[in-house]
Amino acid sequence: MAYHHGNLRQALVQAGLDILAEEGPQALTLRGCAARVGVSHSAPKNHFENLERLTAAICAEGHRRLSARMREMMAHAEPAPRAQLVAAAKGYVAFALDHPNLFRLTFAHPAATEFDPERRAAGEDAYAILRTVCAPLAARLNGAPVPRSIVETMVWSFVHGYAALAVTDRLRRVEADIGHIPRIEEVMPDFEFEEGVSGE
Amino acid sequence: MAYHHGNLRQALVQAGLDILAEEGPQALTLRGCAARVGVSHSAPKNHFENLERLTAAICAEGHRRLSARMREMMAHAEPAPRAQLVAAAKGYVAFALDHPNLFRLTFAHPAATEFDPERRAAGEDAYAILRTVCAPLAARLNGAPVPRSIVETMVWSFVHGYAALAVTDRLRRVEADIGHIPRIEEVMPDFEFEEGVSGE
DNA sequence: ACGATAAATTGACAGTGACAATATTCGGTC
DNA sequence: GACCGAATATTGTCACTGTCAATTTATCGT
Repeated sequence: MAYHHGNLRQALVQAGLDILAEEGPQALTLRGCAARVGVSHSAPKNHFENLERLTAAICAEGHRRLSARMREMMAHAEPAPRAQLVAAAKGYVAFALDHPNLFRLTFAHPAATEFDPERRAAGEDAYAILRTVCAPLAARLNGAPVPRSIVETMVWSFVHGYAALAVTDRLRRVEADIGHIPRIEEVMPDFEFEEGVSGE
Repeated sequence: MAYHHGNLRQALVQAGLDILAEEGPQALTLRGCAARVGVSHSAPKNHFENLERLTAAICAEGHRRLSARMREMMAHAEPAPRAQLVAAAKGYVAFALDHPNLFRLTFAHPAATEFDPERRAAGEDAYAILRTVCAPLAARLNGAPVPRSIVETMVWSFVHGYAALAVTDRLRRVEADIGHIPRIEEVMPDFEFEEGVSGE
């Protein structure tokens, strides 16, 4: 292996993702990532100012993978508006359950978009998906017309809340009651689509 | 001050709450709590096996204060079912926004009820509030009858999701769009009450 | 070939969690 | 009131971590 790693930056991010998945967030350390890649404890310094920056890069990668998962689910679903909305929600939740530590880390801290263009871009991309699947929804709430962003917030709140509760093991009570952890479709309200066709 | 503190355990929890609020989660250390109380760096050992246990106690206290805030809001609201549901939701969100670090910490990690009776009790108590305010809701979803716990999950997901997004600064896009961060009542779906009276 | 620069290493230091050994205080018993 | 065990707090130590400074090695343009 060369003295110059070649792409140490990306390797460190991947090491961080692996450590996060295998050993948990408390094991996510600069030295641990460096050791896993096989470089000295101070090598990361050239690519990440500090641990917070490396963490931010890992969060950005997490966000990108979340978007990818949502798009993947949508691609395999029917094109009807309701099916696309449900598919996006299922992708969101599937990502969270498949990568619980990464999901929690990604949403643990404020987005901090200002000084982190990478994370900002990842967030914007994910929100674009939300906007797309919410577009066919009626821009109404409780009968009154509202801006689209209000409807988007309603949907995101619900989906994110479900994922956050599921991934922190807080749906056990329901599981005890009905025999299984409810899928998101089972608890999703009947969001109102335009033209009343509900995408069917 | 006596050699024996008297109630070091509670004092350490309070110190942790203060540090969390003033300096953030990264400053929440065993030694930091001990120093703030004015005892040696190893004194906490007699009351908390390790940092994780102290953190758990702080989370339990956070959960209790969350419940208290919800009850307080409900007490100042009208007794109609819808008003009570909205009041509970507003209490949940108000707590999150008033104590962002504590709220994030409380819901950051799995509930871990089994080996922590204190946290378990706090969680049960908070869920009892949710159950109470959800009781007047119709046990139906999209027309079909469902168990109460499904309805409770739907409501909790929404409220928790809104709070989690708001507290991690993720509602800025909506703010840019409509001029202010939407209150939870503005984005809350019209949950269906029994008898169609909507509590009015 | 060579020098500037980027990339990685070594060494050091303070802060932290955890543990062991020790000291101090408290509560009950004679 | 003296005494002893248990509870509580202290001191000292160790490995690990983030961060910084100084140094070494490799790369690239000229």
